Amino acid sequence: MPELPEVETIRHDLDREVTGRRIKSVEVTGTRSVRRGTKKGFMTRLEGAKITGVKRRGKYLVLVLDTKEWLVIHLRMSGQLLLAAPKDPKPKHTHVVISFHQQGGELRFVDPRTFGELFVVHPDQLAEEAPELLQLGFDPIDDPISWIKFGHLLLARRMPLKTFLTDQGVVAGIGNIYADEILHAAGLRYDRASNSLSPQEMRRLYRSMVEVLSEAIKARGSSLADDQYVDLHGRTGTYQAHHQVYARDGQPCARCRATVERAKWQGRSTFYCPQCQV
DNA sequence: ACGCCCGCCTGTAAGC
DNA sequence: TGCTTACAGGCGGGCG
Repeated sequence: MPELPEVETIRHDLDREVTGRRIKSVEVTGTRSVRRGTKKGFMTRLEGAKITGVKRRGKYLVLVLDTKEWLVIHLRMSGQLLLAAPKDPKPKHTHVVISFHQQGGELRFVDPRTFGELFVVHPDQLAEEAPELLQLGFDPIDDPISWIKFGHLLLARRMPLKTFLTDQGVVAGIGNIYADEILHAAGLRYDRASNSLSPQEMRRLYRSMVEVLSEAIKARGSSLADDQYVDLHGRTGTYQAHHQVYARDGQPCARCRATVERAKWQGRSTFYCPQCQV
């Protein structure tokens, strides 16, 4: 579900709402969401700890604890984090509940498809226990690089542009929606080879990537028809109103009026304008 | 060695 | 109406 702009929106709100709070208790009801290490270890490492900050690495959320450990959360396709009062009815598929001291309410992890995951790790143990966090590429919002350096990555990789953008080991945080939107903004086809771009096209792709992601963060992310993505308070994002191609097949391209097409590519839907993306 | 597809799950919508 | 099928924001493993 969520990509960089949605995860960043949650990170920002979490930082405001839970940083400084101390964890009173942790309840793990589901069987799949906490699957690294034991549930008991997960609970005891969290209980009594204070959250000192909330960071993001690509699509991963990192809640830093005063024990120096990290609570890492990945929402995958259908995970949600919701802040609620203990008396509020728990939504179906609530798998983990983290309660805070002082009228802090509780943080709920809700995930119908159960692909999402939470685990606690000490940052010194990442190589052994969570290598995927070390293998992430650069973060286009948190950790921007020069477009020249970006160009070197494009030349070195020799892969279709959409594969390049969604490879978390190259660029961290982009998924199916934003890859399509970025490529449309840049006027480039999803299947163009990354090493076939002119310097102007490389710069345009870099600028489009940063611009689309920044604007999407300002709009608090994209919520699709199913409203699967909501923020900590259950509110939808508004960037879907700015989508130019994603889920807009059959409609005219805002730039050239050609009809937006949907293709099945590498097992997933890709939306693009066959005329102005080259 | 590398690119592609499946499976992991549940829910929803479309098609028949 | 109701059954079946396809598909959905991600990603790792395993296959060819």
